[in-house]
Amino acid sequence: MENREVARVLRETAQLLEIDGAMIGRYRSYERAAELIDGLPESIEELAKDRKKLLDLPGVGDGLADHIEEILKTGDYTLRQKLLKKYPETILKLLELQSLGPKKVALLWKKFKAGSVEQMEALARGGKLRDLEGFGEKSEENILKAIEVYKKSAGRFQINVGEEEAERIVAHIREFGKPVETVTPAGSLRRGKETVGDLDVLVTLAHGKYSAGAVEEISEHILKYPGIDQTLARGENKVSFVLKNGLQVDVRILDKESYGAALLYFTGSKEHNVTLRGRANKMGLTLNEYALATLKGEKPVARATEEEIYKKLDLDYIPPELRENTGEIDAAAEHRLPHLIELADIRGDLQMHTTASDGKNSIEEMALAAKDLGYEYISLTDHSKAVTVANGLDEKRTLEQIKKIHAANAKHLGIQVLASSEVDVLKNGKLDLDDDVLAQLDVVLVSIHSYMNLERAEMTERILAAIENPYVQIIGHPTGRLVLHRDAYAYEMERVLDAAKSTAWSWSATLRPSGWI
DNA sequence: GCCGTTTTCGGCCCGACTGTTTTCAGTCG
Repeated sequence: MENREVARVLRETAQLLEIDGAMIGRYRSYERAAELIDGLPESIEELAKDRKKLLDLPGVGDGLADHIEEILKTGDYTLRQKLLKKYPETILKLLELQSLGPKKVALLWKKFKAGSVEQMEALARGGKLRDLEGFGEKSEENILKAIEVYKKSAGRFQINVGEEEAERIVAHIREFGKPVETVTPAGSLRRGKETVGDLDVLVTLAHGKYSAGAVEEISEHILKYPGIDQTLARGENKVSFVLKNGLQVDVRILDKESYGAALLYFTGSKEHNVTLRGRANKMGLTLNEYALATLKGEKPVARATEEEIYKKLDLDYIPPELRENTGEIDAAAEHRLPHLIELADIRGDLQMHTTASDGKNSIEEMALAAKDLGYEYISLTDHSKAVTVANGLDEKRTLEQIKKIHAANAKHLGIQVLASSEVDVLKNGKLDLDDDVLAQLDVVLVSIHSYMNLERAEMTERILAAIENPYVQIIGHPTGRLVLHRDAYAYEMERVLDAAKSTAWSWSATLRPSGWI
Protein backbone atom coordinates (compact mmCIF):
# COMPACT_ATOMS: atom_id res chain seq x y z
CA MET A 1 0.00 0.00 0.00
CA GLU A 2 1.36 3.40 -0.98
CA ASN A 3 2.10 6.00 1.69
CA ARG A 4 -0.39 8.44 0.22
CA GLU A 5 -3.13 5.83 0.44
CA VAL A 6 -2.47 5.21 4.13
CA ALA A 7 -2.32 8.98 4.66
CA ARG A 8 -5.62 9.43 2.87
CA VAL A 9 -7.44 6.93 5.13
CA LEU A 10 -6.02 8.66 8.22
CA ARG A 11 -6.82 12.15 6.92
CA GLU A 12 -10.38 11.22 6.08
CA THR A 13 -10.79 9.70 9.51
CA ALA A 14 -9.55 12.97 11.02
CA GLN A 15 -12.02 15.00 8.97
CA LEU A 16 -14.91 12.72 9.85
CA LEU A 17 -13.95 12.86 13.52
CA GLU A 18 -13.93 16.64 13.37
CA ILE A 19 -17.37 16.73 11.77
CA ASP A 20 -18.46 14.25 14.40
CA GLY A 21 -17.43 16.71 17.11
CA ALA A 22 -14.44 14.83 18.49
CA MET A 23 -12.02 16.55 20.86
CA ILE A 24 -9.56 18.79 19.05
CA GLY A 25 -6.48 16.80 20.00
CA ARG A 26 -7.91 13.49 18.91
CA TYR A 27 -8.50 14.40 15.28
CA ARG A 28 -5.32 16.40 15.17
CA SER A 29 -3.38 13.25 16.05
CA TYR A 30 -4.81 11.57 12.98
CA GLU A 31 -4.18 14.65 10.90
CA ARG A 32 -0.56 14.86 12.01
CA ALA A 33 0.01 11.17 11.36
CA ALA A 34 -1.40 11.61 7.85
CA GLU A 35 0.94 14.53 7.12
CA LEU A 36 3.87 12.60 8.52
CA ILE A 37 3.24 9.52 6.38
CA ASP A 38 2.62 11.60 3.29
CA GLY A 39 6.04 13.17 3.65
CA LEU A 40 7.91 10.01 4.65
CA PRO A 41 10.74 9.24 2.23
CA GLU A 42 10.57 5.50 2.89
CA SER A 43 7.67 3.12 2.40
CA ILE A 44 5.36 2.97 5.43
CA GLU A 45 4.61 -0.61 4.51
CA GLU A 46 8.28 -1.55 4.86
CA LEU A 47 8.73 0.52 8.00
CA ALA A 48 5.67 -0.97 9.70
CA LYS A 49 7.18 -4.45 9.53
CA ASP A 50 9.13 -3.36 12.58
CA ARG A 51 6.68 -2.02 15.15
CA LYS A 52 9.46 -0.34 17.04
CA LYS A 53 10.26 1.82 14.03
CA LEU A 54 6.60 2.69 13.72
CA LEU A 55 6.50 3.79 17.34
CA ASP A 56 9.64 5.85 16.79
CA LEU A 57 7.73 8.14 14.44
CA PRO A 58 6.87 11.39 16.23
CA GLY A 59 3.19 11.48 17.18
CA VAL A 60 2.67 7.76 16.73
CA GLY A 61 1.87 5.87 19.89
CA ASP A 62 0.39 2.44 20.54
CA GLY A 63 -3.04 3.47 19.30
CA LEU A 64 -1.99 4.93 15.98
CA ALA A 65 0.52 2.12 15.44
CA ASP A 66 -2.37 -0.35 15.70
CA HIS A 67 -4.44 1.73 13.31
CA ILE A 68 -1.67 2.03 10.74
CA GLU A 69 -1.10 -1.72 10.91
CA GLU A 70 -4.80 -2.30 10.39
CA ILE A 71 -4.87 0.02 7.38
CA LEU A 72 -1.88 -1.73 5.84
CA LYS A 73 -3.40 -5.13 6.46
CA THR A 74 -6.99 -4.51 5.39
CA GLY A 75 -6.74 -1.40 3.20
CA ASP A 76 -9.23 0.36 5.45
CA TYR A 77 -9.84 1.25 9.03
CA THR A 78 -12.72 0.33 11.31
CA LEU A 79 -13.21 3.78 12.79
CA ARG A 80 -13.39 5.34 9.34
CA GLN A 81 -15.94 2.74 8.23
CA LYS A 82 -17.95 3.27 11.38
CA LEU A 83 -18.05 7.02 10.77
CA LEU A 84 -19.01 6.42 7.15
CA LYS A 85 -22.09 4.54 8.36
CA LYS A 86 -23.07 7.78 10.04
CA TYR A 87 -22.04 10.19 7.25
CA PRO A 88 -21.84 9.73 3.48
CA GLU A 89 -18.37 9.79 1.95
CA THR A 90 -19.36 12.79 -0.18
CA ILE A 91 -19.56 14.92 2.96
CA LEU A 92 -15.77 15.22 2.81
CA LYS A 93 -16.08 17.13 -0.45
CA LEU A 94 -18.04 19.81 1.38
CA LEU A 95 -14.93 20.63 3.40
CA GLU A 96 -13.22 21.66 0.16
CA LEU A 97 -15.74 24.45 -0.26
CA GLN A 98 -14.47 27.85 0.81
CA SER A 99 -16.35 29.13 3.87
CA LEU A 100 -17.51 25.68 4.94
CA GLY A 101 -15.67 23.97 7.75
CA PRO A 102 -16.42 21.03 9.98
CA LYS A 103 -18.73 22.90 12.35
CA LYS A 104 -21.02 24.22 9.64
CA VAL A 105 -20.94 20.95 7.73
CA ALA A 106 -21.97 19.16 10.93
CA LEU A 107 -24.84 21.58 11.47
CA LEU A 108 -26.06 21.24 7.88
CA TRP A 109 -25.99 17.49 8.22
CA LYS A 110 -27.92 17.64 11.46
CA LYS A 111 -30.60 19.95 10.09
CA PHE A 112 -30.98 18.79 6.50
CA LYS A 113 -28.99 15.54 6.14
CA ALA A 114 -27.10 17.43 3.45
CA GLY A 115 -23.95 15.47 2.68
CA SER A 116 -22.91 16.33 -0.87
CA VAL A 117 -21.99 19.34 -2.95
CA GLU A 118 -25.13 18.82 -5.06
CA GLN A 119 -27.43 18.80 -2.03
CA MET A 120 -25.67 21.86 -0.68
CA GLU A 121 -26.16 23.69 -3.94
CA ALA A 122 -29.88 22.90 -3.98
CA LEU A 123 -30.30 24.11 -0.39
CA ALA A 124 -28.40 27.34 -1.01
CA ARG A 125 -30.30 28.03 -4.23
CA GLY A 126 -33.59 27.39 -2.45
CA GLY A 127 -32.73 29.92 0.24
CA LYS A 128 -32.90 27.25 2.93
CA LEU A 129 -29.65 28.14 4.68
CA ARG A 130 -30.14 31.77 5.59
CA ASP A 131 -32.28 31.12 8.67
CA LEU A 132 -29.86 28.71 10.30
CA GLU A 133 -27.97 29.88 13.35
CA GLY A 134 -24.68 31.40 12.25
CA PHE A 135 -25.79 31.69 8.63
CA GLY A 136 -27.28 34.54 6.65
CA GLU A 137 -27.95 35.56 3.08
CA LYS A 138 -24.30 36.36 2.63
CA SER A 139 -23.24 32.87 3.75
CA GLU A 140 -25.61 31.41 1.22
CA GLU A 141 -24.09 33.52 -1.54
CA ASN A 142 -20.59 32.55 -0.46
CA ILE A 143 -21.43 28.88 -0.56
CA LEU A 144 -22.77 29.22 -4.09
CA LYS A 145 -19.64 31.08 -5.13
CA ALA A 146 -17.51 28.39 -3.53
CA ILE A 147 -19.41 25.67 -5.36
CA GLU A 148 -18.72 27.47 -8.62
CA VAL A 149 -14.99 27.63 -7.89
CA TYR A 150 -15.03 24.00 -6.80
CA LYS A 151 -16.58 22.91 -10.06
CA LYS A 152 -14.24 25.00 -12.17
CA SER A 153 -10.87 24.12 -10.70
CA ALA A 154 -9.72 20.69 -9.75
CA GLY A 155 -7.73 22.64 -7.20
CA ARG A 156 -4.08 22.68 -8.10
CA PHE A 157 -1.86 24.12 -10.80
CA GLN A 158 1.55 23.12 -12.08
CA ILE A 159 4.32 25.22 -10.60
CA ASN A 160 5.20 26.80 -13.94
CA VAL A 161 1.65 28.14 -14.22
CA GLY A 162 1.96 29.56 -10.72
CA GLU A 163 5.34 31.04 -11.54
CA GLU A 164 4.14 32.84 -14.65
CA GLU A 165 1.08 34.26 -12.89
CA ALA A 166 3.20 35.34 -9.93
CA GLU A 167 5.65 37.19 -12.20
CA ARG A 168 2.83 39.19 -13.78
CA ILE A 169 1.19 40.01 -10.47
CA VAL A 170 4.46 41.06 -8.87
CA ALA A 171 5.15 43.36 -11.83
CA HIS A 172 1.68 44.87 -11.49
CA ILE A 173 2.10 45.54 -7.76
CA ARG A 174 5.57 47.05 -8.30
CA GLU A 175 4.03 49.58 -10.68
CA PHE A 176 2.54 51.25 -7.62
CA GLY A 177 5.97 52.52 -6.64
CA LYS A 178 6.69 54.00 -3.22
CA PRO A 179 6.10 53.22 -0.40
CA VAL A 180 6.10 49.59 -1.64
CA GLU A 181 9.52 48.16 -0.76
CA THR A 182 9.36 44.46 -1.53
CA VAL A 183 6.99 42.20 -3.46
CA THR A 184 7.79 38.55 -2.86
CA PRO A 185 5.94 35.43 -3.94
CA ALA A 186 5.89 33.00 -1.00
CA GLY A 187 3.91 29.81 -0.26
CA SER A 188 4.37 26.53 -2.08
CA LEU A 189 5.75 28.40 -5.08
CA ARG A 190 8.74 29.59 -3.06
CA ARG A 191 9.11 26.11 -1.60
CA GLY A 192 9.45 24.79 -5.13
CA LYS A 193 6.61 22.28 -4.91
CA GLU A 194 5.53 20.55 -8.11
CA THR A 195 2.09 22.08 -7.88
CA VAL A 196 0.59 25.12 -6.20
CA GLY A 197 -2.91 25.38 -4.75
CA ASP A 198 -2.85 29.15 -4.54
CA LEU A 199 -0.42 32.04 -4.72
CA ASP A 200 0.78 33.91 -1.65
CA VAL A 201 2.36 37.27 -2.30
CA LEU A 202 3.97 39.33 0.43
CA VAL A 203 4.14 43.09 0.00
CA THR A 204 6.04 45.26 2.47
CA LEU A 205 5.95 49.01 2.85
CA ALA A 206 8.84 51.19 3.92
CA HIS A 207 9.07 51.37 7.70
CA GLY A 208 7.39 54.53 8.87
CA LYS A 209 5.23 54.70 5.77
CA TYR A 210 2.81 51.98 6.86
CA SER A 211 -0.68 53.34 7.40
CA ALA A 212 -4.29 52.31 6.85
CA GLY A 213 -4.49 54.88 4.09
CA ALA A 214 -1.44 53.55 2.26
CA VAL A 215 -2.71 49.97 2.48
CA GLU A 216 -6.08 51.13 1.21
CA GLU A 217 -4.54 52.77 -1.85
CA ILE A 218 -2.32 49.81 -2.62
CA SER A 219 -5.22 47.36 -2.24
CA GLU A 220 -7.17 49.50 -4.65
CA HIS A 221 -4.30 49.28 -7.14
CA ILE A 222 -3.84 45.53 -6.69
CA LEU A 223 -7.53 44.88 -7.33
CA LYS A 224 -7.20 46.60 -10.70
CA TYR A 225 -5.04 43.70 -11.88
CA PRO A 226 -6.63 42.70 -15.20
CA GLY A 227 -6.63 38.93 -14.62
CA ILE A 228 -9.01 39.01 -11.65
CA ASP A 229 -12.25 37.08 -11.93
CA GLN A 230 -13.65 37.81 -8.48
CA THR A 231 -12.56 39.41 -5.25
CA LEU A 232 -12.85 37.14 -2.23
CA ALA A 233 -11.72 39.31 0.65
CA ARG A 234 -10.42 42.72 1.42
CA GLY A 235 -9.31 43.53 4.92
CA GLU A 236 -6.95 45.73 6.86
CA ASN A 237 -3.81 44.16 5.47
CA LYS A 238 -4.95 41.48 3.08
CA VAL A 239 -6.63 41.12 -0.29
CA SER A 240 -7.67 37.81 -1.84
CA PHE A 241 -8.96 37.20 -5.32
CA VAL A 242 -9.46 34.46 -7.87
CA LEU A 243 -7.91 34.73 -11.32
CA LYS A 244 -9.83 33.83 -14.43
CA ASN A 245 -8.05 30.49 -14.64
CA GLY A 246 -9.31 29.63 -11.13
CA LEU A 247 -6.04 30.24 -9.28
CA GLN A 248 -6.54 31.96 -5.94
CA VAL A 249 -4.16 34.74 -4.90
CA ASP A 250 -3.66 36.04 -1.37
CA VAL A 251 -1.71 39.27 -0.97
CA ARG A 252 -0.62 40.46 2.47
CA ILE A 253 0.59 43.99 3.00
CA LEU A 254 2.86 44.51 6.01
CA ASP A 255 5.52 46.79 7.45
CA LYS A 256 9.05 46.19 6.17
CA GLU A 257 10.38 45.79 9.71
CA SER A 258 8.53 42.43 9.89
CA TYR A 259 9.74 41.22 6.50
CA GLY A 260 11.56 38.13 7.79
CA ALA A 261 8.78 37.00 10.11
CA ALA A 262 6.18 37.58 7.41
CA LEU A 263 8.16 35.80 4.72
CA LEU A 264 8.72 32.83 7.02
CA TYR A 265 5.03 32.74 7.87
CA PHE A 266 3.74 33.00 4.30
CA THR A 267 6.29 30.60 2.87
CA GLY A 268 5.19 27.77 5.16
CA SER A 269 4.71 24.96 5.03
CA LYS A 270 2.01 25.19 7.63
CA GLU A 271 3.45 22.14 9.37
CA HIS A 272 6.93 23.66 9.38
CA ASN A 273 5.56 26.83 10.97
CA VAL A 274 3.60 24.91 13.58
CA THR A 275 6.73 23.07 14.66
CA LEU A 276 8.78 26.28 14.70
CA ARG A 277 6.18 27.88 16.97
CA GLY A 278 6.30 24.89 19.28
CA ARG A 279 10.07 25.26 19.45
CA ALA A 280 9.73 29.00 20.10
CA ASN A 281 7.28 28.31 22.94
CA LYS A 282 9.72 25.95 24.62
CA MET A 283 12.32 28.71 24.49
CA GLY A 284 9.92 31.16 26.13
CA LEU A 285 9.20 32.85 22.83
CA THR A 286 6.26 33.21 20.50
CA LEU A 287 6.34 33.38 16.72
CA ASN A 288 3.80 35.00 14.43
CA GLU A 289 3.86 36.84 11.11
CA TYR A 290 5.12 40.00 12.80
CA ALA A 291 8.00 38.82 14.90
CA LEU A 292 9.67 36.27 17.05
CA ALA A 293 9.01 37.77 20.47
CA THR A 294 9.21 37.01 24.17
CA LEU A 295 6.14 35.25 25.57
CA LYS A 296 5.96 37.76 28.38
CA GLY A 297 5.91 41.39 27.34
CA GLU A 298 5.94 40.48 23.66
CA LYS A 299 9.30 42.11 23.15
CA PRO A 300 10.50 41.42 19.58
CA VAL A 301 13.62 39.29 19.45
CA ALA A 302 13.94 39.00 15.66
CA ARG A 303 11.78 39.93 12.71
CA ALA A 304 13.63 41.65 9.84
CA THR A 305 15.10 38.57 8.16
CA GLU A 306 14.42 34.85 8.13
CA GLU A 307 18.09 34.23 8.86
CA GLU A 308 18.01 36.02 12.21
CA ILE A 309 14.80 34.29 13.26
CA TYR A 310 16.26 30.85 12.59
CA LYS A 311 19.39 31.94 14.42
CA LYS A 312 17.46 33.03 17.51
CA LEU A 313 15.73 29.66 17.45
CA ASP A 314 19.19 28.03 17.51
CA LEU A 315 18.74 26.71 14.00
CA ASP A 316 20.79 26.84 10.82
CA TYR A 317 19.04 28.65 8.01
CA ILE A 318 16.58 26.27 6.39
CA PRO A 319 16.08 26.79 2.64
CA PRO A 320 12.40 27.06 1.61
CA GLU A 321 12.54 23.83 -0.38
CA LEU A 322 13.13 21.87 2.84
CA ARG A 323 10.41 23.46 4.98
CA GLU A 324 7.98 20.56 5.07
CA ASN A 325 8.39 19.41 8.68
CA THR A 326 9.98 16.16 7.60
CA GLY A 327 12.95 16.35 9.94
CA GLU A 328 14.60 19.52 8.62
CA ILE A 329 14.18 21.34 11.93
CA ASP A 330 16.06 18.70 13.91
CA ALA A 331 18.65 18.59 11.15
CA ALA A 332 19.07 22.38 11.33
CA ALA A 333 19.48 22.18 15.10
CA GLU A 334 22.21 19.55 14.69
CA HIS A 335 23.95 21.33 11.78
CA ARG A 336 23.32 18.50 9.38
CA LEU A 337 21.10 20.05 6.72
CA PRO A 338 21.92 18.73 3.27
CA HIS A 339 23.45 20.88 0.58
CA LEU A 340 20.74 21.47 -2.00
CA ILE A 341 21.52 21.14 -5.67
CA GLU A 342 21.63 24.53 -7.38
CA LEU A 343 21.33 25.27 -11.07
CA ALA A 344 25.07 25.94 -11.10
CA ASP A 345 25.69 22.35 -9.93
CA ILE A 346 24.15 20.87 -13.05
CA ARG A 347 26.87 19.76 -15.44
CA GLY A 348 24.91 18.04 -18.14
CA ASP A 349 21.66 16.58 -19.38
CA LEU A 350 21.27 12.91 -20.11
CA GLN A 351 17.92 12.90 -21.88
CA MET A 352 17.03 15.04 -24.88
CA HIS A 353 15.70 14.57 -28.39
CA THR A 354 16.71 15.95 -31.77
CA THR A 355 14.88 16.29 -35.09
CA ALA A 356 15.85 12.66 -35.77
CA SER A 357 12.78 11.66 -33.70
CA ASP A 358 10.42 14.22 -32.17
CA GLY A 359 12.82 16.98 -31.09
CA LYS A 360 12.76 20.48 -32.49
CA ASN A 361 16.50 21.06 -33.02
CA SER A 362 19.51 19.47 -34.68
CA ILE A 363 22.44 17.80 -32.95
CA GLU A 364 24.59 20.90 -33.20
CA GLU A 365 21.86 23.30 -32.10
CA MET A 366 21.25 21.20 -28.98
CA ALA A 367 24.97 21.02 -28.26
CA LEU A 368 25.54 24.75 -28.58
CA ALA A 369 22.47 25.62 -26.51
CA ALA A 370 23.67 23.28 -23.77
CA LYS A 371 27.13 24.81 -23.93
CA ASP A 372 25.55 28.24 -23.43
CA LEU A 373 23.95 26.89 -20.25
CA GLY A 374 27.41 25.98 -19.03
CA TYR A 375 26.96 22.24 -19.46
CA GLU A 376 29.96 19.99 -19.94
CA TYR A 377 28.10 17.19 -21.70
CA ILE A 378 24.76 16.14 -23.13
CA SER A 379 23.41 12.79 -24.14
CA LEU A 380 21.14 12.67 -27.18
CA THR A 381 18.42 10.12 -26.61
CA ASP A 382 16.18 10.00 -29.61
CA HIS A 383 13.27 7.56 -29.41
CA SER A 384 13.53 4.00 -30.70
CA LYS A 385 11.24 2.53 -33.35
CA ALA A 386 8.42 1.26 -31.10
CA VAL A 387 7.42 4.85 -30.45
CA THR A 388 6.15 5.35 -33.97
CA VAL A 389 4.23 8.53 -33.16
CA ALA A 390 7.56 10.13 -32.25
CA ASN A 391 9.27 8.92 -35.42
CA GLY A 392 11.41 6.50 -33.41
CA LEU A 393 14.68 5.25 -34.89
CA ASP A 394 15.24 1.62 -35.94
CA GLU A 395 18.64 -0.10 -35.83
CA LYS A 396 19.79 1.31 -39.15
CA ARG A 397 18.84 4.91 -38.38
CA THR A 398 20.32 4.62 -34.89
CA LEU A 399 23.69 3.63 -36.38
CA GLU A 400 23.49 6.59 -38.74
CA GLN A 401 22.68 8.90 -35.82
CA ILE A 402 25.71 7.63 -33.90
CA LYS A 403 27.90 8.52 -36.87
CA LYS A 404 26.39 12.02 -37.08
CA ILE A 405 27.02 12.59 -33.37
CA HIS A 406 30.61 11.49 -33.70
CA ALA A 407 30.98 13.82 -36.67
CA ALA A 408 29.58 16.71 -34.60
CA ASN A 409 32.09 15.98 -31.84
CA ALA A 410 34.86 16.04 -34.41
CA LYS A 411 34.02 19.70 -34.98
CA HIS A 412 35.16 20.48 -31.43
CA LEU A 413 31.97 22.24 -30.34
CA GLY A 414 33.31 22.81 -26.85
CA ILE A 415 30.96 20.32 -25.25
CA GLN A 416 30.87 16.55 -25.09
CA VAL A 417 27.95 15.05 -27.01
CA LEU A 418 27.18 11.46 -26.06
CA ALA A 419 25.54 9.16 -28.58
CA SER A 420 22.56 7.58 -26.89
CA SER A 421 19.00 6.41 -27.42
CA GLU A 422 15.81 6.32 -25.40
CA VAL A 423 15.22 2.65 -26.00
CA ASP A 424 11.66 1.51 -25.49
CA VAL A 425 11.00 -1.21 -22.94
CA LEU A 426 8.47 -3.49 -24.63
CA LYS A 427 5.58 -5.07 -22.76
CA ASN A 428 7.57 -8.22 -22.01
CA GLY A 429 10.64 -6.34 -20.76
CA LYS A 430 12.63 -6.88 -23.96
CA LEU A 431 14.31 -3.85 -25.48
CA ASP A 432 13.36 -2.25 -28.76
CA LEU A 433 16.88 -2.27 -30.29
CA ASP A 434 19.29 -5.18 -30.89
CA ASP A 435 22.16 -5.67 -28.47
CA ASP A 436 24.82 -5.17 -31.15
CA VAL A 437 23.45 -1.66 -31.74
CA LEU A 438 23.20 -0.94 -28.00
CA ALA A 439 26.87 -1.92 -27.76
CA GLN A 440 27.80 0.98 -29.99
CA LEU A 441 26.02 3.67 -27.95
CA ASP A 442 27.93 5.75 -25.40
CA VAL A 443 24.99 5.67 -22.98
CA VAL A 444 21.89 3.47 -23.03
CA LEU A 445 18.71 4.88 -21.49
CA VAL A 446 15.53 2.83 -21.43
CA SER A 447 11.95 4.04 -20.89
CA ILE A 448 8.41 2.77 -20.76
CA HIS A 449 5.91 4.44 -23.08
CA SER A 450 3.21 1.79 -23.46
CA TYR A 451 1.15 -0.62 -21.36
CA MET A 452 1.45 1.66 -18.35
CA ASN A 453 -1.46 0.03 -16.51
CA LEU A 454 0.10 -3.38 -15.96
CA GLU A 455 -0.36 -5.03 -12.59
CA ARG A 456 2.28 -4.15 -10.04
CA ALA A 457 4.04 -7.52 -10.18
CA GLU A 458 4.09 -7.67 -13.96
CA MET A 459 5.41 -4.12 -14.26
CA THR A 460 8.14 -4.86 -11.72
CA GLU A 461 9.26 -7.94 -13.67
CA ARG A 462 9.16 -5.95 -16.88
CA ILE A 463 11.51 -3.25 -15.60
CA LEU A 464 13.77 -5.77 -13.87
CA ALA A 465 14.08 -7.67 -17.15
CA ALA A 466 15.00 -4.45 -18.96
CA ILE A 467 17.78 -3.48 -16.60
CA GLU A 468 19.21 -6.99 -16.60
CA ASN A 469 20.40 -6.17 -20.11
CA PRO A 470 24.13 -5.47 -19.62
CA TYR A 471 24.11 -2.41 -21.87
CA VAL A 472 21.43 -0.55 -19.91
CA GLN A 473 22.69 2.28 -17.72
CA ILE A 474 19.72 4.58 -17.07
CA ILE A 475 15.98 4.23 -16.61
CA GLY A 476 14.24 7.27 -18.07
CA HIS A 477 11.29 8.91 -16.27
CA PRO A 478 11.16 6.10 -13.72
CA THR A 479 7.76 6.96 -12.27
CA GLY A 480 6.03 7.64 -15.59
CA ARG A 481 3.72 10.18 -14.03
CA LEU A 482 2.60 13.46 -15.53
CA VAL A 483 2.10 15.96 -12.74
CA LEU A 484 -1.63 16.57 -12.25
CA HIS A 485 -2.49 14.44 -15.28
CA ARG A 486 -1.34 10.90 -14.78
CA ASP A 487 -0.36 8.90 -11.73
CA ALA A 488 2.89 6.98 -11.54
CA TYR A 489 2.72 3.44 -12.81
CA ALA A 490 2.64 0.78 -10.17
CA TYR A 491 5.77 -1.26 -9.49
CA GLU A 492 8.12 -2.11 -6.66
CA MET A 493 10.67 0.61 -7.03
CA GLU A 494 12.77 -0.69 -4.13
CA ARG A 495 13.36 -3.98 -5.93
CA VAL A 496 14.30 -2.12 -9.09
CA LEU A 497 16.70 0.11 -7.16
CA ASP A 498 18.31 -2.92 -5.53
CA ALA A 499 18.72 -4.55 -8.92
CA ALA A 500 20.12 -1.32 -10.33
CA LYS A 501 22.69 -1.24 -7.56
CA SER A 502 23.83 -4.76 -8.27
CA THR A 503 24.18 -4.11 -12.00
CA ALA A 504 25.90 -0.78 -11.45
CA TRP A 505 28.56 0.37 -13.82
CA SER A 506 31.18 3.03 -13.63
CA TRP A 507 30.61 6.50 -14.98
CA SER A 508 34.30 7.22 -15.17
CA ALA A 509 34.85 4.23 -17.43
CA THR A 510 31.96 5.07 -19.70
CA LEU A 511 32.20 8.82 -20.05
CA ARG A 512 35.22 8.58 -22.31
CA PRO A 513 33.63 7.82 -25.64
CA SER A 514 35.34 8.13 -28.96
CA GLY A 515 34.20 11.70 -29.43
CA TRP A 516 35.72 13.12 -26.22
CA ILE A 517 37.17 16.52 -26.96
C1' DG B 1 -4.56 10.09 20.43
C1' DC B 2 -0.18 11.90 22.00
C1' DC B 3 3.04 13.68 25.15
C1' DG B 4 6.23 15.95 28.92
C1' DT B 5 12.34 22.11 31.15
C1' DT B 6 3.96 23.58 31.20
C1' DT B 7 5.42 15.89 32.87
C1' DT B 8 1.05 11.30 33.88
C1' DC B 9 -3.39 15.18 33.18
C1' DG B 10 -4.54 18.95 30.46
C1' DG B 11 -3.70 20.97 26.58
C1' DC B 12 -2.91 20.49 21.71
C1' DC B 13 -0.09 27.28 16.78
C1' DC B 14 -1.74 31.67 16.03
C1' DG B 15 -3.82 35.75 14.15
C1' DA B 16 -6.93 37.89 10.51
C1' DC B 17 -11.19 38.08 8.44
C1' DT B 18 -16.16 37.34 7.76
C1' DG B 19 -20.68 37.28 8.90
C1' DT B 20 -23.24 37.05 12.15
C1' DT B 21 -23.41 38.76 15.96
C1' DT B 22 -24.01 43.13 19.96
C1' DT B 23 -19.02 40.23 21.82
C1' DC B 24 -18.08 36.04 19.11
C1' DA B 25 -17.83 31.50 16.55
C1' DG B 26 -16.24 29.56 12.55
C1' DT B 27 -13.07 29.45 8.83
C1' DC B 28 -8.74 30.07 6.70
C1' DG B 29 -3.93 29.85 5.83
